[in-house]
Amino acid sequence: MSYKIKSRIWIESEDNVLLGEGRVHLLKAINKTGSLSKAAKSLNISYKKAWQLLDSVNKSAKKPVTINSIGGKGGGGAALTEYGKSLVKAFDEINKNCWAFLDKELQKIEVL
Amino acid sequence: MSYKIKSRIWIESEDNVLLGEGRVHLLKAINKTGSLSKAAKSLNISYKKAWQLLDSVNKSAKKPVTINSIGGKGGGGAALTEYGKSLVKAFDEINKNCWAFLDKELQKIEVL
DNA sequence: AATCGTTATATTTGTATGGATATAACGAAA
DNA sequence: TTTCGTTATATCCATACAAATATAACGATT
Repeated sequence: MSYKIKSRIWIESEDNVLLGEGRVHLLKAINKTGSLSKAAKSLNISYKKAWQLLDSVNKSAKKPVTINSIGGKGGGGAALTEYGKSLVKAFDEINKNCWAFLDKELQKIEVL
Repeated sequence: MSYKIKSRIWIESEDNVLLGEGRVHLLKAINKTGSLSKAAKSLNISYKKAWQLLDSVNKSAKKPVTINSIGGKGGGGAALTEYGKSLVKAFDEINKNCWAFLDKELQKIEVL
């Protein structure tokens, strides 16, 4: 067991990235904090980067992933839609299954 | 208008990368050209980068992956060992299998 | 010994990605 | 109508990574 196999997976729609690990982390943080700026802080990334990620997610998704509101009580906020929640869940499942699959495949290297 | 799932996989040994897609491309080019400098040119990467990649491969592998010779006829060269060839083959297999696996898993997203 | 194209390595230069900063727009509530 | 914290957006800046450049070491062949 000396080698480790690692992976990054992501989902694209016509050259835009819909989901990747960073975007999924962000969506989870939005779900937890209720705002994009708080999510960015909790992940130690800049608001700009967080906004760009979220923007690309919503632009490439078939249905809205978050509902963002400006102004009003608390200044506004961001929340996952049901679709967004199910995307996150599906991505996590795929990722976990991929890790398990690759761990098995790694034997082909260990055996050499 | 459907989604595409993409991946990058790599193999590490205690924090050094043994193999990844770039390193495998390089090893294949070395096998084809017989030299590291020619391989770098054929891949449009700098010699420095190619050398660094190959160095890290040989440093983290259990057995030599290439034999590099300096001076002599033609100035020297680089060639894959049998172990190197089998590593490349195994990595390609794992990668191909991973793609097929992920294509199936993508259904979990498409269906949402 | 002179030549050659390579491996090996250090140093300088360029660039592109993200970070920091600033500011406008917004709307519910007091 | 003022306040508040947020979303949204532009501009500037720094730093890390890659590219370009330069050069030494090497050894079979001639």
